[in-house]
Amino acid sequence: MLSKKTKYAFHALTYLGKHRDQKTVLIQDISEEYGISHKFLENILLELKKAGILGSKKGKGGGYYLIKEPKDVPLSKVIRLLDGPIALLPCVSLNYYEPCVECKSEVKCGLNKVMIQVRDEMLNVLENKSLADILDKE
Amino acid sequence: MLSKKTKYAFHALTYLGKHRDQKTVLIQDISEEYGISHKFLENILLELKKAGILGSKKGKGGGYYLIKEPKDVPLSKVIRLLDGPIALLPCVSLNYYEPCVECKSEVKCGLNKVMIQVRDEMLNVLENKSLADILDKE
DNA sequence: CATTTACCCTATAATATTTATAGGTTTTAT
DNA sequence: ATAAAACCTATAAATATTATAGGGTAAATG
Repeated sequence: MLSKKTKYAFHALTYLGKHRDQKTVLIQDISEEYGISHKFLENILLELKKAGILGSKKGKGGGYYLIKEPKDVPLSKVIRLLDGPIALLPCVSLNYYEPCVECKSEVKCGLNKVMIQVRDEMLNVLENKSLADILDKE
Repeated sequence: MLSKKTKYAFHALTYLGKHRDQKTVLIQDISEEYGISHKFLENILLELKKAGILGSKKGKGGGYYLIKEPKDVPLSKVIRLLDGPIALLPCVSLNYYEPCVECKSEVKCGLNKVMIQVRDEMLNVLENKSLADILDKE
């Protein structure tokens, strides 16, 4: 399951995507819409900004806005950013690889091989679905 | 990512699958093979037994054994048993459904709809790959 | 140029979950 | 009887997630 952080990130991105006509959106608007703590959401939006998905403007009249096209924000990017690895095991993660301590030989490990296949099929879905797909269905 | 519990369950099932020629396998044999705490593994094997995947024999000469054919142990079954939902959001889980508290209308939620698609594609993989696939690659 | 607004940043507290341990009970073979 | 090995439940320890706090910095406005 996704963490709340990631789920909230998707909510926020959806809201920002739906309000692309306006220059900026307040944290507060989003936090009220979904009943998310303002401060918790703030941290999430900051991470999305650092990742280059959102832009922001300080001061009066400021707020956040989408910097990317919704189609250029794949689900995989958001999940990796807030939740970490998509792979089911550390030993098959592309972005967060770590060997399994209990594993004598990755090459001989059937679990490793199967999980590589699972990872690739999951990635195929998560890299090809994007914020645009969410917005299309709202 | 899968919990260690689930990963260890797969290791144990793999070991048991590889030793189907012998009547029973000791917890200790498995725990030594993978460096898993005996007691921790014990709990896992018990759960697999209660789920009807393993059988056991008490007392001297006892131990665990696979009760199902490896092809009849889909990855999804093991994951659900030890880790819980496969779906990425509670509101799209088939076996552990819960509404999202922040959601006013599931029917109008684009995130919900996309995550249903993601779930179905993930299930398609995890229900069709089984212990047999792991054993084949060992 | 002072004030207000609103994002920026880091640290820490609270809570929940996962991982691991402990210690006894029951069953079975010899 | 004795030893071996699974069974069962509770709880402790460690880790991760969720949430809060409080000040810092930049921009707009009058």
